[in-house]
Amino acid sequence: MATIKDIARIAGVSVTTVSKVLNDYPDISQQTKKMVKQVIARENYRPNAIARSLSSHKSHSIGIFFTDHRNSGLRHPFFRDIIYGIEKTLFQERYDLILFAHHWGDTFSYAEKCQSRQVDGAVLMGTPGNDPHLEKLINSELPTVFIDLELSGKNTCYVISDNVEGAGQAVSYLAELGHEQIGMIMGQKIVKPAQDRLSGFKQRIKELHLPYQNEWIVEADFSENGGYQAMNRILNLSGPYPTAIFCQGDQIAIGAMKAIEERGLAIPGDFSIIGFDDIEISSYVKPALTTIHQDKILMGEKAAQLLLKIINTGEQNYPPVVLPTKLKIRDSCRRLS
Amino acid sequence: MATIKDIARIAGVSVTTVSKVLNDYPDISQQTKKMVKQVIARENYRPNAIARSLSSHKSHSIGIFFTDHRNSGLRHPFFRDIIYGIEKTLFQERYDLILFAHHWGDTFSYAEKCQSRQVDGAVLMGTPGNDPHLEKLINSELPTVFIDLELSGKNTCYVISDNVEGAGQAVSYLAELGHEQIGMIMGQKIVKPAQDRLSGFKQRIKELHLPYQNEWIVEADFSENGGYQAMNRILNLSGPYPTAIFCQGDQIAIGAMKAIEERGLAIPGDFSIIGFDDIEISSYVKPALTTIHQDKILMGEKAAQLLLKIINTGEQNYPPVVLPTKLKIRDSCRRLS
DNA sequence: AGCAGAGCTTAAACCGCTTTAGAAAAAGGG
DNA sequence: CCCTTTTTCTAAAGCGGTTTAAGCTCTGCT
Repeated sequence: MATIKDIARIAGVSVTTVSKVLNDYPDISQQTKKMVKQVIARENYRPNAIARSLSSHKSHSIGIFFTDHRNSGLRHPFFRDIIYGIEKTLFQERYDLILFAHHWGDTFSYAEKCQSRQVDGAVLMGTPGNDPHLEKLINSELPTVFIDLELSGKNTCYVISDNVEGAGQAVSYLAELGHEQIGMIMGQKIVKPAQDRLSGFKQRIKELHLPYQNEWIVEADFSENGGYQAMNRILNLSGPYPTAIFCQGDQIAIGAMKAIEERGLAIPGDFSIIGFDDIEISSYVKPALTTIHQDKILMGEKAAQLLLKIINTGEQNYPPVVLPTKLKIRDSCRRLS
Repeated sequence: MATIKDIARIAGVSVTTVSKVLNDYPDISQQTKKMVKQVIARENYRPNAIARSLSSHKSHSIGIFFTDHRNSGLRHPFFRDIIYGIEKTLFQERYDLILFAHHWGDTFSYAEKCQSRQVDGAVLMGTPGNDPHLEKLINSELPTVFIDLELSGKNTCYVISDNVEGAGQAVSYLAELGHEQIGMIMGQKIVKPAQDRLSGFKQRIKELHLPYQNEWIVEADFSENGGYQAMNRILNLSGPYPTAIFCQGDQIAIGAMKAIEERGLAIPGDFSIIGFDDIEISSYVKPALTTIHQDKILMGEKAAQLLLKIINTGEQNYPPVVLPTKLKIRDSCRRLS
């Protein structure tokens, strides 16, 4: 592999000159630039990115951390769309992505890993807000974008869906269909989106003067099994059933649907189910799941764009990006006559 | 951030000694090692990975390329499981993953990108066999593992599912159920798995002395839409229909099912459908899709293990890893009475 | 005592590039 | 034609590690 020295020698100029040609410095004549570029092309020379990073403290790469509670990482139906969006945007700018090996309880902090690989910025998702490593990262100068985590610091920003409004949309839709008794299955309360969807739900219920019953709200986690268990708890209730259930995630909804079917009950005949997220399988299940759509790819794109902006402008404060959600009507909710 | 110099100064030894402690050289006394390690811990020092790579020509990172024809990259239901398997295995060994920005027609070759970032090895998937950049990679010394691409070279190996046998399993199962007229919808003929599934199909048909009809085999691509179109072509056939269709991919199968339903026909009543891959949605569609299961996570794990072996042993020839497939019976095939 | 060899430590070169400070060459001004 | 500016180019010092070759200090042996 040719090095910058070889090019310099062949072109008959100094190493500095070649470097300046590579980085498009203004103090090299057009003539020299052209000549050196020809040599570079002829020799098929590629500058060594590692050496470049070492001296420039830039790597043209972005670090990605996706800590998932259930350790499903990349397989998470939600994350993969986000990463796709990030990848798409960053690849256009020729950034490479570094997927960091990160386990819960790791001794290396996010910041240290980023520093070590000299990444220009980082995206974190699925990170629980109580992660002790988070503080170090926020206090570092490293441009960082969080997804689904409302954390701000210097050179730091976040993108999130409008979970409050999304939950409201679900309630409003169900109310329009004539439902008054609406239950909810929640995700883990620790994570911000779960809290927001809860408050959006409560708020809209109140606004519409719908009855509110505490036992119709059950906590689960964001998984199929969680939804299944939770729905069974609702079905075991003695009092009157809610006629509709708002599930804080599609996986929850799918689990709930399974529980309902197992009891020989029908969807949407006996229960109307509405989910949140709009993951891929939601449109394949029968009945197809009505849900609140989050534009996950867009979230990834926005995160990447935001990160690039922070990296390139070095401004201090960026407003967080809050993306609208959208009701996606399919077949799992019925009009109450 | 502390550097190795700082540590050396504080510990009162030379930079060399610190470096040797870090890399566990045998010619440092236990006493010195212990002392230096204490300083390292106290100062919370982390060696700079970039500087390390530059001088050692190793980066403790693996490059990943996933070129997808349809540009869906990470979102591809197949790839994400594979990457998950890779990630899982490599993270245990503390390797970081570099997702390379790679577009079709890119001027940078795979080999150049790897060299540039000094990765210790690479995994390629979804790469078409006719990619002009492939040759350079094979001829380079870089340890590489291909997935679904039977390419061998120095320091190179591949992992693939037993597609021939898998297709055979599908045919045998349908035959057992009493089907004699079996059609097939293919993926793109260029890709190796499609060819293998075709030959496995033909072979088993012959072995079982089943009738073989050319027009029951239609080519599509590995997508839902491809399957949909192809199935419609079959449905438009004048002659007698096949009673069962082997789809070379689950996405194809799902598209085919859609076409069948649109005609008011039933699955498995009018057509038995069997897929290949066993992607996530296959168990959620109605009727749930019977399919040939590929262990995608295992493929990823095997690929990673293989790569680590190549990197660590430097042997020359490794036998390719061929993983068995497994029939996964669900509800889309019926017994012919 | 003299010397070889083992054990431990270090100086210095190097990896391939960026960047600063300054030199040389060209251009302009009087 | 000499002096100042401007333009263009370069030497050399990093960046933060690894590695080679050599040096120093002990032992142990004759």
